[in-house]
Amino acid sequence: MPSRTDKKPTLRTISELSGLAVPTVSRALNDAPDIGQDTKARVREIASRIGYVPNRAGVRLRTGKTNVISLVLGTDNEVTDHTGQLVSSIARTLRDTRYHMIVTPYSPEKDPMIPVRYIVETGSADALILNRIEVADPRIDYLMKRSFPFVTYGRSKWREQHPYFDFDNGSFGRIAAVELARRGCQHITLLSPPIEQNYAHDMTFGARSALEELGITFEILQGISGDDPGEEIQAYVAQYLTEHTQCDGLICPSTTAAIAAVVGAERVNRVIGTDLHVFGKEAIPFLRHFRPAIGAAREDVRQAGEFLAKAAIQAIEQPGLPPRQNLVGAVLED
Amino acid sequence: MPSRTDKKPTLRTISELSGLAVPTVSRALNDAPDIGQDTKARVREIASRIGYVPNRAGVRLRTGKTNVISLVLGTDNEVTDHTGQLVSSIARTLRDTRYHMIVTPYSPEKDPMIPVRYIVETGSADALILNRIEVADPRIDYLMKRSFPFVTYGRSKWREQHPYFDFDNGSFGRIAAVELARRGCQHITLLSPPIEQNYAHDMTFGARSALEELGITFEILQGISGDDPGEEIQAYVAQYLTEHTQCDGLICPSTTAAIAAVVGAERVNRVIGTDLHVFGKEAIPFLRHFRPAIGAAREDVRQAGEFLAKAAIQAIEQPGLPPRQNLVGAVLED
DNA sequence: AGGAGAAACTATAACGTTATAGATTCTTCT
DNA sequence: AGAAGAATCTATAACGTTATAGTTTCTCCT
Repeated sequence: MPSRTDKKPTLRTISELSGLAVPTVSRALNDAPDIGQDTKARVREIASRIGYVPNRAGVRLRTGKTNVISLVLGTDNEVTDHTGQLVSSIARTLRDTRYHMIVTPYSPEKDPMIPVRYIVETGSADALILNRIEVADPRIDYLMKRSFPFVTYGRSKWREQHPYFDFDNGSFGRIAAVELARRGCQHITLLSPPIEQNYAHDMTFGARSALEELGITFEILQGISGDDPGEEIQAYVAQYLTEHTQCDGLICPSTTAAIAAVVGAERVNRVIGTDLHVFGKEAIPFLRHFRPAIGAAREDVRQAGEFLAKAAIQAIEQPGLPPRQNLVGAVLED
Repeated sequence: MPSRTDKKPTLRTISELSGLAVPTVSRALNDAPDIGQDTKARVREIASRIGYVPNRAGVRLRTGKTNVISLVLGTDNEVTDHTGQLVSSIARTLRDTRYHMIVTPYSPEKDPMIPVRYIVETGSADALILNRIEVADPRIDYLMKRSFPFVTYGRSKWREQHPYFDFDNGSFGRIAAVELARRGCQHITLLSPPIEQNYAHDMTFGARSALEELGITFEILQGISGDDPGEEIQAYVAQYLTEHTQCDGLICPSTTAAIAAVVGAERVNRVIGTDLHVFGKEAIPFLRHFRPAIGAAREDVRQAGEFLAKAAIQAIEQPGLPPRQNLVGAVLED
């Protein structure tokens, strides 16, 4: 329990306790060059003794620094598999920093610019973490033009110029294709991520080029994406497989999509691992429990969250440095 | 683009534009009784025309109100199934309010009081949303004693006195027991949630009392809980089933636990739906895709998030009202 | 006419922090 | 000895908001 007054200690408390002026205390705690070493030590001792913590509102009002990093989250139909892991790994990485994480939601079918503009214009965060990146994502363009710090989970066409973390969906596509080919598939189909999003192209390119080399037929499902509701994917895949009996391999961009696809395939009596081979992506090792024959590569979302948080801090505190980037290759499970 | 100065508009901007004093503008926007109707209208018109948004730091510094609600999230080994849904539904509910959501993580194996004390002592939120509630949760005791607004996802022994949302795990236990009995089980075992948490007792009680009525053997797995890592559950269940060949029904408190249990059971050659019946809980309808024979009840996490957010706001803005509470019964799927 | 009281505004100060300019003391150099 | 300069501190003001205590103007009553 605090000794002095029962109020929260402020710079003023330390000022009275030490006999120094308030600005001196402030500068001492911020390690300013014009404060004596012994003074700094004394002030710091008092501060930690009485449990002084800077008032965020005071700092924010005076400096404009919010000490907040905002995770901008699309929340339409179903939240993607890994949202929970992403949120918690970012929050955990920020725990021992001065930064708080706020979650700013938006409906992607409305205007994705709204939350971004809101945060920039009201100055309610020091940096943004963006998800579901499009090739020419207008949010990135907007933020770069204003040099507002941000990091993306996924790359854009301006990938050289901004910090990002990305899972290498090109290598995922390649690995999936090669693995399905190894299992004897001759007609491989891709359930693509939403084509607006950048990683759809990486994945498509990876799979296509690998299969061209191998001389295997490659097709992409039209009018459906891995982010669509499970029921729609089930119905679509069931229909597709009855019309395309030669299709013997299916690449899926997420766990939920792979499950839905398998359910659809089994509805039209395809046997996974025999009639039809399926390859998916997952954040936790699960698909082979679901159906042992499913192949999969792992995307480490916790690593992503940790990197994104650190990159955001760097973007805020060292805007001069080259953007921090990380592209993690896909690895076949087992 | 703003017309006046390129700076962000403040009360001062409106003051200059209208010729009124800054406090008058403030009071007009806050609908104070001593401001004329026409003045209020004029001020509001100017405010919306120039896109005035109150500066959060200014309000927070002056009033102490943060306009922040903090979700306190345990982030140990694996994040539970529904974290993503919970986060996004809370954030979405808060989107059209003045409140921001910040995520405060902690390691449950360390001291769960740390984040709570931090937020209360530094005043960095107006209300808390707590998860993983214990029967005599010290966080609840602490917050009630200080009359700091909060809501819990789960009940405590002080359930009468604080707002909560809870899935009725008693009815879940009962429904699971009855359903497994209907399928012919004679020896039913429960993989319990962590016994520290309140809902473990509800679930246990529900299952136990239903099975006593039916005269069916009931047992609880010792030394393991549904929150333990999947591999441990797998190993434990496999071992248990070899030692307890008579066990023919298994109740699991979550999706991941049910999956792990099934994997463990199949490892020792139990056939789900024949040798062993399994009942689980899930946030999205999935388990019966995994193994069609699994029975399940649904827990609607989006509903929880929405309620928790609204209850938090009420706890802040109308502390006099009786605590907002919601207990949602379990419903058998299909 | 004088005063009470209501209505509608303004002046001042304060929340906690830090940037800026200025003050004081002490060295050091010529 | 006197000046220049370094080292270390203080005074003031400002960020945007709102609570509190005025002030002014007008109406109404006797």
